[in-house]
Amino acid sequence: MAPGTAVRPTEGKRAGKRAAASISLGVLDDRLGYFVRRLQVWIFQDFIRRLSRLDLSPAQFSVIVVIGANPGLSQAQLAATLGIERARLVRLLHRLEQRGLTERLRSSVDGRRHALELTRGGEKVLAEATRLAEQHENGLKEKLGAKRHAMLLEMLRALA
Amino acid sequence: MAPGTAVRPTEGKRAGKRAAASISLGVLDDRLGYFVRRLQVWIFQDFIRRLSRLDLSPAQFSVIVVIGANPGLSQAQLAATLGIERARLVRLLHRLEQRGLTERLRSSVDGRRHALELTRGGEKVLAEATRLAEQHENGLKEKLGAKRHAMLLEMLRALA
DNA sequence: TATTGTTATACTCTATAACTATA
DNA sequence: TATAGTTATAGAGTATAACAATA
Repeated sequence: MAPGTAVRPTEGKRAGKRAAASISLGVLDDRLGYFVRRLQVWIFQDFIRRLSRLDLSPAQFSVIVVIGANPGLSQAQLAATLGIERARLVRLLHRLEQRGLTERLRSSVDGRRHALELTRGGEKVLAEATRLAEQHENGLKEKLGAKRHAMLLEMLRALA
Repeated sequence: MAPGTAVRPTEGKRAGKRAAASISLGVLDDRLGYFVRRLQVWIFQDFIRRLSRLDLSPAQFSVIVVIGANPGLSQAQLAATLGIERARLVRLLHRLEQRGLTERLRSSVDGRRHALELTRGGEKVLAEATRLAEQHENGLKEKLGAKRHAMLLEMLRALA
């Protein structure tokens, strides 16, 4: 399931001297971080593949989702919500603005802030991306089993 | 728990025009990938902090763990086991070799392969790193609760 | 003084492609 | 021809620091 896992090293067709049955993970086998990382990489790769038509990364998707759900919020608020650096958000917004999906309006209350909005085009892309992301999520449910998927989501949401 | 989550945006001390109670995650709130990513980032940050004395990244740790558990394995085997690119492994091993933790020996069976080994110093660092990683894992258990930690580990291991 | 958005820097990670030497 | 290790490149992500405008 995790990337590369299915592809076991060939081990030499003639069974090398060592004849290692299979590579051991050592103590990694008891490390939650290792498996969380593997699952995260797998999920992101699947997500990127599913949304390739829209050319939207998971990070870009999360940005337009949160702007769509909270129109007018500031960059600092958005960055804090997603847990990314303000500096990184600047470049993400540059790209999204170049593509005509988002816009930064002057805040009427605070001259330092930008009020973030989706354009009409941004809303359309968000709608389509949400549809594709739902297919991705359904694929996950099939792969993990609906019960495990729900348990995982509930457990992880409680931690955030 | 996830990075930045604890730090809610200030929202303006005088409660801005919008008076947004709290920022909504929109559909992200039902996305497993979003929460898996947040947890993974949090775990890695904690891991890096705990092992800062040894200056070992999660990736470097995983490399010396697997070499230690499978001495003599090849780079292709190691890369496939960890799900990373062979090209990236080359640079990881350069760094570890510079620090005197690992070595690449000629394989006696196949002139193309390197047999990877830990040096004496590498074994010492691995032992100490494993000790610190165990503290990191115990911290996780406290934070998630031992029961949830065990369930998560079991579920994720089954997927890998 | 503190905050918002911005620029700049450096390092890591990811994804490729191409090269060499061995098989 | 195929594989193992290597080099090179480009694009993201991460972590900082510093700056101008505004509060």
